[in-house]
Order: sequence, then C-alpha cells, then structure tokens
Amino acid sequence: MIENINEILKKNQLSVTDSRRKILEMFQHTSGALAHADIEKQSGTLFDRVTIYRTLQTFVEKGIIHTIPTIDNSVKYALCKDACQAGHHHDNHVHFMCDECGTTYCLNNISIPQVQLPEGFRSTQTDVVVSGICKNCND
Amino acid sequence: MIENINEILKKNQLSVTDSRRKILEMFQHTSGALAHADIEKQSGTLFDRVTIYRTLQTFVEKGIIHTIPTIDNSVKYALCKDACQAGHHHDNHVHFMCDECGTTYCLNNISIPQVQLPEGFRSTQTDVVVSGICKNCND
DNA sequence: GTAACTGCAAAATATTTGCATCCTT
DNA sequence: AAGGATGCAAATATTTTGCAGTTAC
Repeated sequence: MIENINEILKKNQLSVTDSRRKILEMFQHTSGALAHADIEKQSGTLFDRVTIYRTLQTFVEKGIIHTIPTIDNSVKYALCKDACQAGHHHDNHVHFMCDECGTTYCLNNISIPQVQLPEGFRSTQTDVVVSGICKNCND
Repeated sequence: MIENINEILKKNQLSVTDSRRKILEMFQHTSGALAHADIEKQSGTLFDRVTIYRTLQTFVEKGIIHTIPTIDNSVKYALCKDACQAGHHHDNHVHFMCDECGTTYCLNNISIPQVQLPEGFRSTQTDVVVSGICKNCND
C-alpha cells in the first residue's frame, strides 16, 4: 500500500512528503469521502491546516481526488478512479450521502444514467447525488 | 406578480417585508439559481448582508427555495416548485451548470432517472447535476 | 544546490450571533 | 401593543496569501 502511494505521487510529478502520504493514505483507508475537517481531526497537530488546504488543492488539480457535490454544500473529496486525469475527470459514479450518519459513499459500480438535455445544451459531466439511509444505518 | 409574492409569503406565515419581497422577486425573475453574492450585488445597499443570510435561511426552511448541489461547492439557491413543502422537498429536477458562464439552470421538464442502489441502501432524494455548455454559450 | 513544500502569521472572505430598534400585523 | 424582522457591531469560521525556513530529489 505504501509503495502504491509513492507511486501515485511520483506518477503525478509530486514530491513525496509526509503530509501528502498521510492524506492520501486516509483516502485509501476510507470507503467514502473526506472533508477538510475530517482530515484535520484525523491528523491532529501533525501538519498545518494550510498544508491540508494546499495538499487537497494539489490533489484535485492532478486528478488524484475530486470534489463531491453535496446537498448541504459542504466540501468533500474522494479518490478518483484510475481513469481520471489532471483537469479531466471521469468519475462517473453515483455518490450517496447518508442522512443519518453523514457518510458519503462512492458507488463505483452503479453507472450514471443518461440524461436527455434540452436543445442547445451540451453536457461534459453528470453527477448524481443520492441521499437516504445507508447500509450501516439501515440495520 | 406582486400579488403572487405576497401570497407566497403569507401562505408560509411570513410577514411581508421589503427585503423578502425583493429577494423573492429576484428568484422569480431569473431562470436559474442565485448565490448570496448575486443577491447582494443586485440589491446594492438596499438591505444588510445579514438580512440576506437570514432571508435565504428562512426561505429554505419554509420550502420556498432550495439549495443546489454544485461541483465547485458554491452555495446556490433556486425556487422550489409548488409541490415543495417545508422540510420536505420534491425538487426532482435536473440542475445544469454552465462551465463557461457559470449560470445554473433548473431543468424542470427533465425527469430524474431512477438509480439502482446496492442492497441495504434506501434513497429519499436524488439530485442530478449536469455540467457543460449551456444554450447561450453554445451559439 | 535548487526547486518544491511546509509552517507560521496575517489577510481576506464568509457566516453566525446578540441586541437594540423598527416594522408588520 | 406585541411579536417578528432588520441593521449594526462583533464574534466565529473558513479560505487564501506572503514569506522565511526546511526538505525532497
């Protein structure tokens, strides 16, 4: 797993630093999405709040993670699939937000349905955000 | 139109004030969505920034407007359809954000496609956010 | 050694809260 | 008249920027 992380960073021409490794690790160890606050909480005083902002921004630019549209307009990030590239995301999967526990899931196996747009509109990306009760909270 | 606005406010047990009328009017006069900043810009110094925050919050609580999930996680609001009620939105329409001009459209006539969720997940709301080039910018 | 990255301080923005005053009903 | 709404000031929260010191390569 550690090799994997170094690989990802190198592949994107990023130098391997503690904060980047640690943050990337967090994303790999969660099934869902992370907010800035989640990362800050998990990392304690390990690194600066500003470093988190900059790291997340860098990861988004490189196409390592992507932001998730949320109903409450909180800012959340999740790992991109391999197909993603800098500035050109293909994260065509459904996002699910649990109303109960707040966890955000990336449902990678569910394909985005095709939407018929009106005359004159051209689509480059479609995001689907489903809210409800997740598997864990449903039991 | 003015009667209509008063009606909407009264129907929701809100007293009719200048700021509420004006802000509601703005929503009726736009085809898309408005951000706090848009409203502030349009209204000039007519009323306080705080009043805009509170008015938007009130409208959301009453189900007059709803927030729109956006990819850039900016906070935008749009009018709810009549079917919406306080705390229980049925704004099941597609939102379209133009990458070029930034305008957000509510495509009311396009129905939300059904999404097949994994075992154990229960959905209460589905939001679809399409990005691309809008009719205006496409010409 | 050099370019890139980080931490700290501080600025800029965005949002929330308290309270006195004003307006709607 | 009474309750709710607004404006102002200020507290909080969030995000960005500049710069000097540090680290990866």
